[in-house]
Amino acid sequence: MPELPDVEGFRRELARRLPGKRAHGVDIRDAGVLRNCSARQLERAVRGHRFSTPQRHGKWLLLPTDGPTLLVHSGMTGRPYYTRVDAATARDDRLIIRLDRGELRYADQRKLRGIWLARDAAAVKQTICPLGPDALTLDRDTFFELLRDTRRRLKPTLLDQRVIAGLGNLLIDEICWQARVNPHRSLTDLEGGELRRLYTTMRRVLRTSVRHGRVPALRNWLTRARDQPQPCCPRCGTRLRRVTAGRTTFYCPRCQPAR
DNA sequence: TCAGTTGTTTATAT
DNA sequence: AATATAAACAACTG
Repeated sequence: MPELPDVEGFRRELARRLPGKRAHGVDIRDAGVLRNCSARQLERAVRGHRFSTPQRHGKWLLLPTDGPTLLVHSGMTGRPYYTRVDAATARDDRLIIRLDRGELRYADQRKLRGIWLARDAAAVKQTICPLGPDALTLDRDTFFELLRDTRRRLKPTLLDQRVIAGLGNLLIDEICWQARVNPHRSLTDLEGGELRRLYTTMRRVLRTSVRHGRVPALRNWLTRARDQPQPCCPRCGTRLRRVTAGRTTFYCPRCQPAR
């Protein structure tokens, strides 16, 4: 499920335990999660190095050491976590890095993305390169600048990590719904007020979601409604529209009219 | 058996 | 050139 709030939750959790820990060994249980190196290369590169504070950009999690940096992209099902050595392993635990105290693990059911090894800052940049500014620290002027001058539709643009990094399917549907803007609108047709509303709504939705470590299914949120058998708008009760083109989009035809 | 899944990339079409 | 669409990646659920 990971979007920005989930990844920020992973980062927060690891930040409590990982800094200062030294990697002693690597246990690759499924090399399919390694995207740019072999198991042997990872082991050789990482062993003996001490982790520092985890960073995040968009949906990327950066795990720097005093040597190389591990780059984690969770795809739809990945989850990096810290645990005690004696904790039971699950089938989807693909990688275990043994530390001088505890273990860093990466669990992933579907393995759509995975883990990259970056030997220096340049390699980090190269791997996560064409990424827009992080959604959490994006200021309003930049937001306007990024979304001006394009005829693209709102949702695919917000979904594009090269424009803004961190927003995913759930977040974007939630933001568009709370801001009462139809996700299929072309950006050229949006008025200044609508764009301002999208920005302030994005800030609010992100702040709340980051606090929860996920996009929460709160009582008055679209995210709760979309999981129900007969999804209705929490604001006006209208039956929600469900569009499947690529990712599934939910919106309220009454609160978010097409033009 | 088949459709569906919260991410991203690539190829193809308009 | 810019934009849109579909498929592919992998694995599991209902």
